[in-house]
Amino acid sequence: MGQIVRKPLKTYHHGDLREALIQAALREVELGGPEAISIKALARQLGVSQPAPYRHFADREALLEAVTAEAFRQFNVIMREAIEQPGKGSKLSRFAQAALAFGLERHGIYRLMFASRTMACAPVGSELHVAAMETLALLIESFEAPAVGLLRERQALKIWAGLHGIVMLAEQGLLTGEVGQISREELMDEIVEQTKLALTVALHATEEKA
Amino acid sequence: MGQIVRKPLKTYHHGDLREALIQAALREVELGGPEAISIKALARQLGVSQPAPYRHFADREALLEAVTAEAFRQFNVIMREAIEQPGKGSKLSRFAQAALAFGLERHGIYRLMFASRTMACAPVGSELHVAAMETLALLIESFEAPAVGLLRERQALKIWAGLHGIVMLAEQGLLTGEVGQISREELMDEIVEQTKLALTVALHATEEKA
DNA sequence: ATCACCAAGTTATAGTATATTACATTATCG
DNA sequence: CGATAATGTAATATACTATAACTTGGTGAT
Repeated sequence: MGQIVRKPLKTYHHGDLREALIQAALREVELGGPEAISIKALARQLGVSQPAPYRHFADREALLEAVTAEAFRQFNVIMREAIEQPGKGSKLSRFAQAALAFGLERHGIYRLMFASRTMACAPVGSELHVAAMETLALLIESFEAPAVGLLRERQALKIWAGLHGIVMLAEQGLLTGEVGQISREELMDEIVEQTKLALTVALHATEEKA
Repeated sequence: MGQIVRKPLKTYHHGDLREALIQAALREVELGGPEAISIKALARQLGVSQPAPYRHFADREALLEAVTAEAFRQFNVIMREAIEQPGKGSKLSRFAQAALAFGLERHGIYRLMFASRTMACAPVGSELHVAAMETLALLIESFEAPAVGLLRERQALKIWAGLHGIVMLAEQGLLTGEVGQISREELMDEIVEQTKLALTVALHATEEKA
């Protein structure tokens, strides 16, 4: 039976080269990080001429931006699931652990989102920066303690920093202690717990003033 | 009066091209990070032919390794000074603040040391990895509390991660909260303080068992 | 229906970077 | 003083980004 193989959205010659480029680039980034994507190599991989991608992206950087946006979309979905699906530990702990796992397992993508020139160049109001701030908003949201805005945000930033530090240092081979191995997951949870503690202490201090 | 302009260590044609390359590269890295250094550009800058640097370094990566080693030498001196010279706050706090300042002000160099392919590829026993572990040893050393080995190391790694996270996120423009600005220096100190607290709590728990 | 138009793709080419090979130069030592 | 090895150069191969000029094929107005 001639199965109907339909190339989805066959708009033109290739059939949505733009989307194909993004997907292929995502695969490359997953393996080798942001610097692994090469317009030339992607074109070869997809069977088009080298300049073809430039019909869809002004330059390499523009492609990276699109890929980063897609990565954030996927990442934020995963983070939201981690918060909402009940599981081990607090919401905050689940968020932290899920992000840690993502950062270690899919480090190429993680770096694209949180440690790339692309993101560093994204201005404050841009799509990319907003996407990153949504992630931070999820983290803040997952604090269950009844904390006020700025105080809660402060704690969130500490966890945000600790998380990012663990992921990046681990991948650099710099999270190895001298005395003995310490699990990165445990380290992450300790940071979460001690920050929660700091929050309650700070709340008490505020109460006593009142 | 014909002043004696002596090019120091004029060993050959150029006069220590190797050292000149490292110094020039350090300047470039300071401005644009690891990816800013180009063998070709350096050669042009120093007035030698493009292949000349290859007499001293097998490839670009080898040059980067040498530059990174030099950077660590300088950095570790600064960190030791921060610990030993009495000043504001505890040794630990002074270490953290000094490292934070370095990471923000000389971010290109910082990235070379703590967030580059070069370091990621450095095997555990290598000169570079050892240099990085010396930095960590300084951090551990600056804990003044009477803490046992593994427990102290755990806390050190948390501060290490928090510090690295702050530096990297700040430079990515991702340490901006929604509600209001929070000083990175304050955030760092909070992490130091809450970790110290966690350490004393953990020590008490150990005592009670005994 | 057809034709003008435009989106998407191609070939050719310029420019820049890493790196190698073969050759030239110069310091140093026996 | 001459052999030799260290150091530098010229020429070249390869890979990548990017642009210009040209071609192809789908779409919509008449």
